[in-house]
Amino acid sequence: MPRASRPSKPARRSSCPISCALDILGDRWSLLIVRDLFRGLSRYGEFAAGPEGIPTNILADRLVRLEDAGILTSTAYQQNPPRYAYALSAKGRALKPILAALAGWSLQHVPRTSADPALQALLQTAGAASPPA
Amino acid sequence: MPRASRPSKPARRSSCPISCALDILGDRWSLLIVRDLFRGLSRYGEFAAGPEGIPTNILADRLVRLEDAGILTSTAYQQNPPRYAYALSAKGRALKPILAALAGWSLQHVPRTSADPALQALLQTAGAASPPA
DNA sequence: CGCGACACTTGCGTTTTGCAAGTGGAACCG
DNA sequence: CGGTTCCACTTGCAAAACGCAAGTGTCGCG
Repeated sequence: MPRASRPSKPARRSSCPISCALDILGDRWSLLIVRDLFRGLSRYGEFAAGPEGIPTNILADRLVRLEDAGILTSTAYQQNPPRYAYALSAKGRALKPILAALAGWSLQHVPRTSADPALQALLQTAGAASPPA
Repeated sequence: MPRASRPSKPARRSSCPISCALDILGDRWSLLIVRDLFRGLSRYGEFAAGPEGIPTNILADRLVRLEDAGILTSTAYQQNPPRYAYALSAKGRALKPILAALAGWSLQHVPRTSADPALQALLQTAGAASPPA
């Protein structure tokens, strides 16, 4: 059974919006997948080939979790064997200010960080929260 | 030896600013401590008493890590036994837009989240990112 | 001296991570 | 038509991180 969604809910720690956001996104990989989706990547192999080298079992797990959270959607681009392309939902596109804030902070305060042209272009358009669909 | 700093560096995954930010902040607790510091809390017991219930060993570990990362500073407010008050550095205060973006996203997209008055006041003074009109 | 508060530290079982290797089906090659 | 490659995962397993609970040391108070 591919694309398996879990029925269980991990239960939130509090109703604080920051805590709830971290319950969903608070790990070292989830937002990197979101970043790659913003850059136009859409397939498993593309995420796995990124410079950070995400382990493939973690990648598969995070794709399921992010889909469960409504942040991305998967659509089959071929039937046999089933293969999926991933894309951000509106909820996922709304994460752009978070990525922009993280990137801005690192560029200012963490030595030896640099945004490649594709990321710079993404951050340029971060101010507006409602891009044309 | 209290306030022990570690000499070892975990090594960053890439030079991407988002990846580097997550190397430092990419877990479920670090930014909650930063949030509490923004709210004016400064002592170990105050952090431990928060609604999320951070385990005390994790709290102690994160305080050391955040200090190592230059995000917070600890100053002794009594000598024997040594007791420390924690405060954000400039680097830590620069994290406010990240907290604001996380909170804004949750309030809009995660059901049953609510910012208490203290957090609302904090988000009011955020650089300029989230209020969606 | 006993007691509680504060700020941690330690033990230990559970969960998550991450490396590596394996699996299954289509496609290409000869 | 067998063999190899590619793609997208899945599985095994050891190491690390997590989280609960209990313990430690110091001080202040009665």
